[in-house]
Amino acid sequence: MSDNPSASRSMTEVLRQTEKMTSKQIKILEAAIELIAEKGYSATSTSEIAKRAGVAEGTIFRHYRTKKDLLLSIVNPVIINFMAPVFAEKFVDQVFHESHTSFEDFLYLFIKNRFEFVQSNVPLIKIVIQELAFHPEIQAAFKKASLEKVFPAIDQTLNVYKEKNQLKNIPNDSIMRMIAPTVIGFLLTRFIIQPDKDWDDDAEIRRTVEYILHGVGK
Amino acid sequence: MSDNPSASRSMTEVLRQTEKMTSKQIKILEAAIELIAEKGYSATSTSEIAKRAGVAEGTIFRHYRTKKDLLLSIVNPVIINFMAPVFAEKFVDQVFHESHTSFEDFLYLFIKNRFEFVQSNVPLIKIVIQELAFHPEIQAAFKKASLEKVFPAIDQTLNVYKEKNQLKNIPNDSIMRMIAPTVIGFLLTRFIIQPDKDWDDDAEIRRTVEYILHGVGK
Amino acid sequence: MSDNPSASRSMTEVLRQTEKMTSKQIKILEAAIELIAEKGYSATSTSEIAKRAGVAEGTIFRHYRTKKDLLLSIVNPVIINFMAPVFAEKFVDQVFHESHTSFEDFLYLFIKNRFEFVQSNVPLIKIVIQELAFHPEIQAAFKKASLEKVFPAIDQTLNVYKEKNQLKNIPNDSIMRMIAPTVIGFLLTRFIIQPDKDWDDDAEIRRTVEYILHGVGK
Amino acid sequence: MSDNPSASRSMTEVLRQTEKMTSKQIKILEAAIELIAEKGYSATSTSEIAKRAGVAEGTIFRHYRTKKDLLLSIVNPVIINFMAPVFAEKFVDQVFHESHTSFEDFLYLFIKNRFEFVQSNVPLIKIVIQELAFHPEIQAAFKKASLEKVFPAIDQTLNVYKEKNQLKNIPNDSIMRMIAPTVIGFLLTRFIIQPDKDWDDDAEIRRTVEYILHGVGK
DNA sequence: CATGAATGAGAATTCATTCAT
DNA sequence: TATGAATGAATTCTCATTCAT
Repeated sequence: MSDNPSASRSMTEVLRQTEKMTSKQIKILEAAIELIAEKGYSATSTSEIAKRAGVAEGTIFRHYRTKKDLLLSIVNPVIINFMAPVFAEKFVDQVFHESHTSFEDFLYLFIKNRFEFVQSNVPLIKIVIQELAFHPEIQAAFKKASLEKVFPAIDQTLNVYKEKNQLKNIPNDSIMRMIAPTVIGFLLTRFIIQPDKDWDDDAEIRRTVEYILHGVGK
Repeated sequence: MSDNPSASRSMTEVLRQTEKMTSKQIKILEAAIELIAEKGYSATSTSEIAKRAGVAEGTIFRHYRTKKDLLLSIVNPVIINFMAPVFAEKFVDQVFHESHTSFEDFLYLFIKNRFEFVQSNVPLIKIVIQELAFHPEIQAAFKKASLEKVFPAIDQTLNVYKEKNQLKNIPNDSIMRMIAPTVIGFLLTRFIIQPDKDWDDDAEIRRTVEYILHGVGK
Repeated sequence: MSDNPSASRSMTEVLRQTEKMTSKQIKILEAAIELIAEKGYSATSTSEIAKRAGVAEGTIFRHYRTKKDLLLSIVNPVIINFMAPVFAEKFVDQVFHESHTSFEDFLYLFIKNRFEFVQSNVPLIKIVIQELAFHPEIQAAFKKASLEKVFPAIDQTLNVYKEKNQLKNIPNDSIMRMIAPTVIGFLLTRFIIQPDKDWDDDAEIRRTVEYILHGVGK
Repeated sequence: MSDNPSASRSMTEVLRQTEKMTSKQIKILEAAIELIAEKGYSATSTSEIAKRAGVAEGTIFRHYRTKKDLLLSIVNPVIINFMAPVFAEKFVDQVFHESHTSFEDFLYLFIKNRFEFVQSNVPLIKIVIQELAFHPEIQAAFKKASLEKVFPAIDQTLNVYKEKNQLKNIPNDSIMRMIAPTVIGFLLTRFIIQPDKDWDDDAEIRRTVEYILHGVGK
């Protein structure tokens, strides 16, 4: 849909942090992602990962000190990429400098952008959601990214549109608490709960924007 | 808040299906719920449950053939109670026979009712959410309850208010796809993500209703 | 040789601390002692111990939380029994109340007593000696037993014989530093270094006493 | 204390057998000695050794076919140097040709000489002592050195002093069995058991000689 | 000569489950 | 009904060793 690089980054791209990654290491990551997304971290054994990756079990532990290290090396980049770069660079430029953009346009672009990110990273997103509940490290990373990157950027954005008189005068955090579940709920339904349904994605995004702006009441 | 019995049922009440339950069995259930809610099913060992329940390991398997049986005996009643009885009895009567009730009132009552159920069953809800992803049995139970109980009832309800001209003319399943994340998102934020925040619950519910009806746009 | 109960206590008796010990637990201890004495703690695997004991590997960990726990449960009683009860009860009575006993007699009785203890506990002694170097816990137990039980008792004893003018006027700790290696060296040579030699034990003890008292010089 | 070259040889000197040793190889040896002395051979891993030596794991196996080879390449020279050269060259000359030397003088020189060797090689000595119990190869090397080098030399020496009427008429092997633990016990106490104590080394050696000659009795 | 990724056997430990009491 | 000792399969992780570079 969009060619925004931060959104369409492939899964391996999202995870590759160091330049040096042997082919085995990549296979380990891929196998781990598949299995953990499917069965959960606790229910996935390192021997299973090794088997699917086609490596010896010991090889996993040469690259990741512990099984948890492996999980975090998957989860942390996803959090950073899901939350941080949304508003980076061009995207923010668009919103702030193209003054003619309406909140409706902004919402549409925003959701579309995150839509594409989720679309290319379904298993990673699944893992983050599922393990968030159990690992304080992940919660902390999530919190940090939220507080430092997402909230300030959104806050600023909402203020812009409040000044333009395009938003009700509700506290920003209340607005976010309303919009967030709507957007996240849409993405979850689209990609995780009912991925096989025959969706008209663009229409669905527009409908979501409309709902956020005007609700379902007459 | 309300005295609707289906909402304020206590956790043990939700789970007690047969009349006969020894005190040990109750302790096992309580320990299992605490631990599984906290660490997840896979990461919780039967020996841990036994220790916290103050019973011998063998005792667990006297009451539940397998560890998974124990999980299902926790999860199934929750699903049935969360989804089914919402619209049962008096509640439905109210909606359908007290013709003066507006959709706004209905939404308010509905959310308040589910609010109270979640409030008295946080750990159970946590478990269902977390394990839903991994156990086909749970997914099936959830789907069944949704299709047989929830969707038809809501469908009927929405039609009533469409006829009363209180709702936009959007397909019912689209409406549900919008409302559901909003309500669920609100309850999750309230009880699981930020349970310790100082909430003004009634105001929050009203704000949610307002959002569902009219969005955040001006 | 002597019927002093503290000396002739059997190995299992030395280790049995709680009343309840299943036959499997005893077999585990026996197997562990044999193997650790032979190959050392680090080089002995729990699977080996289980195999020799004829139990499942898991059974070991039902009785001892960790492999190290197993080691300590072997080593600690040996230290306590080797060091503490030497001078207990009757033995001390003999030395202090039978005023006619010479230092020579005392030494003879003392060495004979420890001789018998070592004789009935060769593998246990081996283990303690070998592992002492690597485990701070064992070193601490050893130090504690030495400082609290052995040194004071010996100190008192030496003073008695100094008063009787049977000992040179050398500081007690110097005397101990001389005698200890002689006695320990004798026992080690006899039971561990050259156990298969055809020893005349009584003669050897007497020769040791003679050496301690008068050396090899003319 | 003395400048006898066999005694004061440095650790690396003791080990260097071939002329060619790369700096990496020396670092490997040093690391291995430190770690094995501290934790024992079994409990020390080659990866640990590699890390401390600052080399790759593979490098160890380029120089030593197996981990055991590495151990033996440490232990064997120590045995040879501890036992053999004592009586070599000048030292033996002194004893045998300087006829005026008393047994007391001989003992003093002997202990002082071994004292210095141990002093410069504490970790090596530790390793030999600890591993002697578990490795037949080491036991064999030890036995061989004892039987071929030490015993004959000492035997000869004792005979000399027996002829000089400076020794009691006890069988030589009994004499050795008495003296050995005394000397070894002294060195162990001095360097391994209580290395941090504030020792008056010369006084201690003289006291040991006196004890060997005349015991502690009056 | 040196590296370090890769291995697979084996280490300690945990686990769900069984069963005699 | 309840116990808890026993199991053996599985789990995470370590290790000595190999080998292509």
